[in-house]
Amino acid sequence: MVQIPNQPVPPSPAQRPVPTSADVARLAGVSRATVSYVLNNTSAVRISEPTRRRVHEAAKDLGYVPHAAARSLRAGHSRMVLMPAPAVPVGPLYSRFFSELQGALGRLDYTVVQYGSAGLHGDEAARAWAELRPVAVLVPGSGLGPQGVAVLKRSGARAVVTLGPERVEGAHALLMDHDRVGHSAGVHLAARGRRRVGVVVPEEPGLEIFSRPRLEGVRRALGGTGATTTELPLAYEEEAAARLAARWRELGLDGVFAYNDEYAMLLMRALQDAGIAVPEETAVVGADDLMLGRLLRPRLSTVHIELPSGRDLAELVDRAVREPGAGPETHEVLGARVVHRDSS
Amino acid sequence: MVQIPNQPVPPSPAQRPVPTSADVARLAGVSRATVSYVLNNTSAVRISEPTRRRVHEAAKDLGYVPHAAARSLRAGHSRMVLMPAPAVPVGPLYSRFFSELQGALGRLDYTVVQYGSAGLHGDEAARAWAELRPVAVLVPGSGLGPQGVAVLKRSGARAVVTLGPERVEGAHALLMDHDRVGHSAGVHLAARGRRRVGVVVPEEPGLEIFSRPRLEGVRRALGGTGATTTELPLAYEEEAAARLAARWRELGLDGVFAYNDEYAMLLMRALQDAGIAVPEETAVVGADDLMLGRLLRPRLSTVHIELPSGRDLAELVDRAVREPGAGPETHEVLGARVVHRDSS
DNA sequence: TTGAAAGCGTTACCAA
DNA sequence: TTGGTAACGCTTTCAA
Repeated sequence: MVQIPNQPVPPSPAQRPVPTSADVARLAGVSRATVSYVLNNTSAVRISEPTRRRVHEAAKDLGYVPHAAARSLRAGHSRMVLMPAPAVPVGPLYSRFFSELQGALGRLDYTVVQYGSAGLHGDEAARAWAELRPVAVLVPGSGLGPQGVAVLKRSGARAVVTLGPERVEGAHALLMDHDRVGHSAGVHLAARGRRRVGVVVPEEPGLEIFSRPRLEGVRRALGGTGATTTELPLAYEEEAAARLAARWRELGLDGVFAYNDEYAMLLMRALQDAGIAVPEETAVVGADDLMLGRLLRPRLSTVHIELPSGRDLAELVDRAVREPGAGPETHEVLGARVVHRDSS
Repeated sequence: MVQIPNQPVPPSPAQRPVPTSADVARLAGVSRATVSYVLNNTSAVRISEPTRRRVHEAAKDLGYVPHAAARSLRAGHSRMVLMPAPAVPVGPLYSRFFSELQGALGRLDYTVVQYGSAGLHGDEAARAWAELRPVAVLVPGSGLGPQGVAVLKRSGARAVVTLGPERVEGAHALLMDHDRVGHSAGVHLAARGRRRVGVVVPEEPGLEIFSRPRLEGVRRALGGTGATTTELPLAYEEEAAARLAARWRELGLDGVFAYNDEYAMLLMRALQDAGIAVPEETAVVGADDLMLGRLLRPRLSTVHIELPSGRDLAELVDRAVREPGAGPETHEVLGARVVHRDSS
């Protein structure tokens, strides 16, 4: 970092203590209760207009901001919905889903907070989340066990929702079974007459949650057909792809499900550079239906993935919070369908 | 969403109240103070081993989890570092930077929280953040004014750091001037002999913070050279790119800075489909140095962007928190250099 | 080694 | 219409 000469230190704000509602009350010449009434527009109590004005003015003068912790301590509950911040960079698909969710929850007057649980794992992380006493917890991926769910519920969470491959006892589940993604691709490749199918499995850590089920899905699709499935570990690097392409003929594959569109692009480029014709010699199928697939030549066939709408999930959360008695819901939310273009 | 039949409602957990340290004390047959000592490993006080065991056991039996709000209320401070959650989907570059930052802050024992300020703007958002009494606030982009900084500081934030195009009075600044990105591209294109340069400006909302300075950077680079700069609004859609490519010859451009690698890919594909030779007829330069640029043919020239290391920023935050008296630091942190490949 | 009590900032109940 | 007071869960000082 390049240091730029600093401004002169401004006349120190005297490290003056943070103003509280008591300070506002004192300045306005009223009680703390009155301050609370005025600032929260409590309808059960009528406060005279001059008093209101004095309170508001005092609050503004002092730069008073209420203390959320104190408030929720007193109230006994908060409207915080907590999600762990994703550790691995996450694609545009998930980003969009998440910001939709965040908007929808915001409209329902919840506050969404992503908690950076760097290094914490599983039920250990659950404890850290529980300390914040969120009203609901949304957990993508696997890693949260029934223990963790229990901890969260016992500490007041009225809804725990997992977004992942399997149900967890006690939690609502949005099942996102990536097996389906691989399965669609497998069915498609088989229908296109491919008999020896490779499946790219990224070597980057953190992607196993997706890549394993996708691989299994292909296997399942090809199970009865007599076609073979070959696992292809691949790092997201040009050289790795080139090495894989170099031994392609020896592998004898006539089709490949490349995990997603980005790996597909990487592999397809390497194959073409190695003189393998796509789709004639080898069909390539990606997943995620990103824009880039449409820009490749040949245009990339891909598995379009349908995530649940953020609004639906927000409503599930809201429902669960209002009626914590109801049993946990389970929804299958991952839609997968092949978009057939020119690479297969 | 497809509803799956729910399990039978489990014997309701009786909506039993959340266990407090008082409950633990009662069960262990000690006072609340002792519980606190044991669970926090307070070194100033020696507690007998049998007592410790009883307390730990009671805590585990009850599933006791301390209440973060109560704790920080009592302590008068927290170790929460707050960032607004990005509203627009953010690329892999920023994702990596952020998760590095999060890890580094975690190692310094801070808790990183991304706050979903859906809909809130500027100083209004600052108030919402201030309610959480974070010890530090990191704000990417513009939008936070001196007012907002003041609100945050008065409510106890010991460090406010902006990551954006300009300094804000009272806050530490990590200046990320995207003008530099455009400038590098402009200098490069001029050096390659291009005289009529187009600059793609995405139509997607939320990207102006980056696209405007990048455009200005190109203008600045080309200012003295007699070369022209043409603004090219472009939506991230194939049709929009095709329309732009269709009138390319009429625009008479011999070079284009395409905002970033993804827009560059979009535009380059459209140009090639329209029979415009890249780089012979028109040079194309992207930005971000993503993998995909290396996979295109011709390989995409791009502006490699260097973000500060998450560790450096974490240390800045830590320093600022420990010594809030020191004046705000300003650092230029955005490095930009052209990676020349085959498209220019 | 342990316990009693005060206090952090809020809000809600009950009196005045 | 307003104010006093208690309570939320926790930590820490002081006393025993």
